[in-house]
Amino acid sequence: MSTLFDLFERLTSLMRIWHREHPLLADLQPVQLSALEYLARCNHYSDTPLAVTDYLGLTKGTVSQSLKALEAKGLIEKRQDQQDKRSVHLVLTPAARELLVAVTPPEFLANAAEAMGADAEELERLLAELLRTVQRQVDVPGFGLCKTCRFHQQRDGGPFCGLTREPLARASIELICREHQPREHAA
Amino acid sequence: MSTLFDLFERLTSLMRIWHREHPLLADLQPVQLSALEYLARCNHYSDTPLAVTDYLGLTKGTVSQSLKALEAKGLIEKRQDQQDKRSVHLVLTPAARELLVAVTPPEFLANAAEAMGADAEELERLLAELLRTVQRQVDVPGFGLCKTCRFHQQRDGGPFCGLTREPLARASIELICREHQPREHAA
DNA sequence: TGATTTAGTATCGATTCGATACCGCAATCA
DNA sequence: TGATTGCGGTATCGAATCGATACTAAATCA
Repeated sequence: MSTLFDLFERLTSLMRIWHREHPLLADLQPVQLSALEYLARCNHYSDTPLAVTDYLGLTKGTVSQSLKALEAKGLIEKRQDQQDKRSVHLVLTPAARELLVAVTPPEFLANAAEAMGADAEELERLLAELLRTVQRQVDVPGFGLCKTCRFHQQRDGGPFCGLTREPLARASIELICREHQPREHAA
Repeated sequence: MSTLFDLFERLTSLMRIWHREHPLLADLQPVQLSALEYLARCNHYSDTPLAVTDYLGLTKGTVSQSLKALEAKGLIEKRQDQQDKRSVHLVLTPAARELLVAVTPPEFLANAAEAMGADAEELERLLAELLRTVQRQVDVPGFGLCKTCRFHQQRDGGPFCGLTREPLARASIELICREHQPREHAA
């Protein structure tokens, strides 16, 4: 049964058409938008070129080029890590955040989800479960939400990461983490 | 709520990783595989360079290049249309069909769907409904299955296309048609 | 200290992709 | 019939992606 795969293929084409026709995305490559989208939703452990590389499934050389292009367009800035001076943190500029707000999620998707009502929520739930299932079976980088992680804890009345042994900002538990590992008995 | 979009983004990355790591796909670009996948599932009205162009959402020049590459690799052949001598029909070689059988659907997807059981079927149903909803709202090329088309009819005990006024091979009603238009009261 | 690993960059060649121009055939109309 | 227009497809150019390789610099480890 190859239908699920075919549906994704078709959806990918629709995304490509949407991207091409969107006036605000004219001078932005699809991969560049994906990188921005990721950076807008990842935590402070996961905003480095290497994390983007693992997330997008490309090589670090390729990603380095795309990030350079984004920097030239004034959409991201690079900040050297103070602990590890080899490392770089990528931060979105206000222009990038405005762009993302204006552009995502794609209107055609939002409208269709609206029209589907409760079915859209069910679709979202099942799709998330598909991703979790894949991640449990295959060795792919985790990249899940902090609050759903095995290492996510409560300590002193606030969120705490059991891996890095650090307290976390309350807002950051909704963000994507590259170190994410699912709990054993996931729902 | 941008979650649905985010899920598709993540899934796209997983597809890219899968493609990169698959030994049989080493010398095949993602777009080239998409074109093969489409050509394997489209009917005889829809196997031309222009149809591939519309399906993938690219320009005809770009697609012409990719098709040239596929031809050079011995995966497709071009046959001039007898009625309209400007037009070309693309046919997969046996090598291409073997490749598709070996490669699609991706193992990681099939395994995850297997593990999800009935939920996978529900996901498939909802995803198909999402696509139908999008196509009803936005002006995108149809590309649906022949048998679900407004013009699909029965005549003299066999399938018949009400648009081209031609009888159809029984097997072809399961194929993708570029002229597809959904019925008014779709399920 | 010296060797190895890691984060990131630079460069090269192959490919994609869009834009433009072009060719050949088809269709329309005078 | 003949000319114009339009369509399917290709060729070519330049910008960008992408992978592979080589490289720098910082961290880690023996």
